[in-house]
Amino acid sequence: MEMLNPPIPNRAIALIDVNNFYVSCERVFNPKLEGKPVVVLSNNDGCAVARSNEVKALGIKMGQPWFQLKDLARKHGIIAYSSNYALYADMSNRVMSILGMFSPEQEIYSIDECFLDLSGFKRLNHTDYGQQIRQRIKQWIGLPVCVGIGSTKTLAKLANHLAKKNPEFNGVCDLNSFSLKRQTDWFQRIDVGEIWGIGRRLAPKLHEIGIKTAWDLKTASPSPLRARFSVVMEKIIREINGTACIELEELHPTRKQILSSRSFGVPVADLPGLEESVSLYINRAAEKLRRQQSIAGVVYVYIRTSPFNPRQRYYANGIAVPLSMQTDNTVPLTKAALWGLRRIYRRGYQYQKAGVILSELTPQQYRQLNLFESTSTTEVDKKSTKMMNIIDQINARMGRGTIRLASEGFKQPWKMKQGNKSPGYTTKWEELVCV
DNA sequence: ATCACGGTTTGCA
DNA sequence: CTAACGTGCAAACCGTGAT
Repeated sequence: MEMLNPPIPNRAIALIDVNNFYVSCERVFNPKLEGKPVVVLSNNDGCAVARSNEVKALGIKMGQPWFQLKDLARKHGIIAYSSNYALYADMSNRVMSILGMFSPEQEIYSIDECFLDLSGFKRLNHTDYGQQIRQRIKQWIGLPVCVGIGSTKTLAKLANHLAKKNPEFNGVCDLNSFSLKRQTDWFQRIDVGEIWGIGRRLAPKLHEIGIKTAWDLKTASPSPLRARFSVVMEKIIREINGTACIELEELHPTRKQILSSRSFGVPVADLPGLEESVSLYINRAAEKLRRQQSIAGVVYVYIRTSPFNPRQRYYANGIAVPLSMQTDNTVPLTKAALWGLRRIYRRGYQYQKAGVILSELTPQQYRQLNLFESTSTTEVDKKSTKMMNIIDQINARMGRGTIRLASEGFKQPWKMKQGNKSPGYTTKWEELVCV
């Protein structure tokens, strides 16, 4: 039977992704790390979240706890960094603003990935264009990126995976330019778990029913799989067949809930310590809340001991504290969170983590008026929003925490571990050392 | 039975 | 020296009480 080539797709979506982002950022400022095995650890120096190729080759998995790797690390001279989010965020901003020059439509998907819509550039060779992107990011920022192109976001992701894993693509893979035969050959070699949205739980389940490769999923019929799994699965199948189900989101979608949580560097047993940390997390969450111009109606606060330590009693609890009036002001949000915290706190436990969630979020302009509220109260409220915005601006310019509530404490002994953090090369003068 | 709800679990990146 | 395991989001799920 004759193999027909697919119809020329009318869309071209590119997914640009920085290789081993955090590790690559460290290497920009410390070129001696080039060619050496390097990992960057998660908050609290907990798990490996970014690995150089040398580290991946040693079989170290994403998210593996660092303490389990100490021996291996010593043996192979692995260099481990604490995560330096100020540096990575700044590098990310630089990369994204350059990438934005390559298309009028950009979705910043994560700290190191973005989609560009190239559909308008019909007369351009997209593979060449991808190479230009790579070259410019390398030259202007010093970071290595790969480019994947396809007719949907899921295909662009898959193309990016191919570009990353197979040197013959030289960092750019455009699935739109593939013949059906070539695409089939590649898809049959890709494990179904590599597809965007198929994670470590779904992949084995699909394997069980005989769907092992990207090709198997592409040619599977959507409706029974939707029944067996979910509507998300059906969308994935349609997407890898070239039907767009996931649109490019240029505006950051406003969140329905905002969470801020952190593990402690050392266990915390006393209430004041927990109060300080909860206070800080509320501050972070409230900053995010105001950035997306929302107000919150419920503050959820939770604490827990370590779930990994079998030698001590486990305790975890949380409470939802409704606010009488929705707000974005740190002061009442903190009050509510601390009130909740005192309700769930039990003495005699070694707490390992605390967190807050802001929910019942609505846009600032739809602020719900209380039945018993006078207009003057809303004026007061508007002023408080204004004041919080000014505080945000000062903190943005002078550094986080320049103005904050005293309830956050000053010594913060529970602060997370960061044993080996690199300097804030691009954001903090005082951390730069001239040699 | 069915629905709305809230809290909990699952899953992904 | 020892002990040590991230975060943020949405969707699915599930039990409950009201209708």
